[in-house]
Amino acid sequence: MESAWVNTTLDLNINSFHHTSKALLLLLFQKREADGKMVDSDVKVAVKQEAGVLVEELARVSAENKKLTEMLTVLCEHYTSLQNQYKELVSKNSETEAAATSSKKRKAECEDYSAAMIGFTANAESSCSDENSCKKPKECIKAKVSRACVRTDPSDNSLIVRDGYQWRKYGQKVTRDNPSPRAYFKCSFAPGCPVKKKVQRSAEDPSILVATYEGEHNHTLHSPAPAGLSSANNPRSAPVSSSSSAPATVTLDLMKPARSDDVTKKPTQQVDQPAIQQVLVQQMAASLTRDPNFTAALAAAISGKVLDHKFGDKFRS
DNA sequence: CGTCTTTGACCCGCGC
DNA sequence: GCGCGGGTCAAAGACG
Repeated sequence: MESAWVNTTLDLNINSFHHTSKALLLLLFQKREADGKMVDSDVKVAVKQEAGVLVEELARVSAENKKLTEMLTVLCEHYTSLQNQYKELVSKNSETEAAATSSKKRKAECEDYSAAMIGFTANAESSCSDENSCKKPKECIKAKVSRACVRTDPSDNSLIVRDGYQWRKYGQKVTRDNPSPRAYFKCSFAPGCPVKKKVQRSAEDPSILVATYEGEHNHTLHSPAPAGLSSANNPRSAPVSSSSSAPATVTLDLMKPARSDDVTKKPTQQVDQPAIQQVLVQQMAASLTRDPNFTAALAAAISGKVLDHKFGDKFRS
């Protein structure tokens, strides 16, 4: 998640549209006047008044757009500031957890974890060049490790963390240091995907599920986004910093009511999707305002409505 | 009937 | 060498 935040200003180019439509309306008046048909001075004045109202409306909308743009700018600044704070917290967490894990019993686990901590790439060359020190090839592969803390309903016993991928549960074990069982999952989204996930309730806070991801997905996430992360038994779940080389810990609050298009629970992707949407909106707006056919059609619709309204009034009277 | 989950058995590394 | 504990396997059952 880079700080290269896309420009979120929604410049709908209303000012240029404003001038274009005004010019088109004047052209229309001139044309009708030149035709000398159905245009008398009263109609002309009335149409010009209506045009003035429209111009005022456009000015108002333009001002509103300016305000919204300013609000978005402020929001982006806040976002950048929060992002920096988050990065600092993550780096601090990595340091403290590295210190904590140094006292763990399992040496292999410790090595694996610390290797991931300092950002080793998961390959045999970098972490195990000596064949004698590695009895099994698969132990030489230091998988990238990341962790995610997910807040769920404590009464919900399912150890399911939905993150967009499809997982197959292959084991469950009660560990010594935690009364709640630990569930083991493999990624079943792609046949050869090596990613594994362990999910266990936090011993301190049973409402928090701690998901530990190992390895990197060898496929893209092309599943539909989880419809509601807090709802029931959907095995799909979102990638939670799985691409990170450091075991960044992320807390997701699944207790909040899920929105129908809820993709915001994905800490690594939640900011990307609105960004993409905003880029799309920008592109669509730009392409529309650049399109002469669109502006002509809009001007015709506006002028048509104005003329219909005035002529209609005149014909009725 | 195919897929997924459950769960007991088994394997392996580590500490004593 | 033995026991312990974490991780994995695979048969059986559940489910759609």
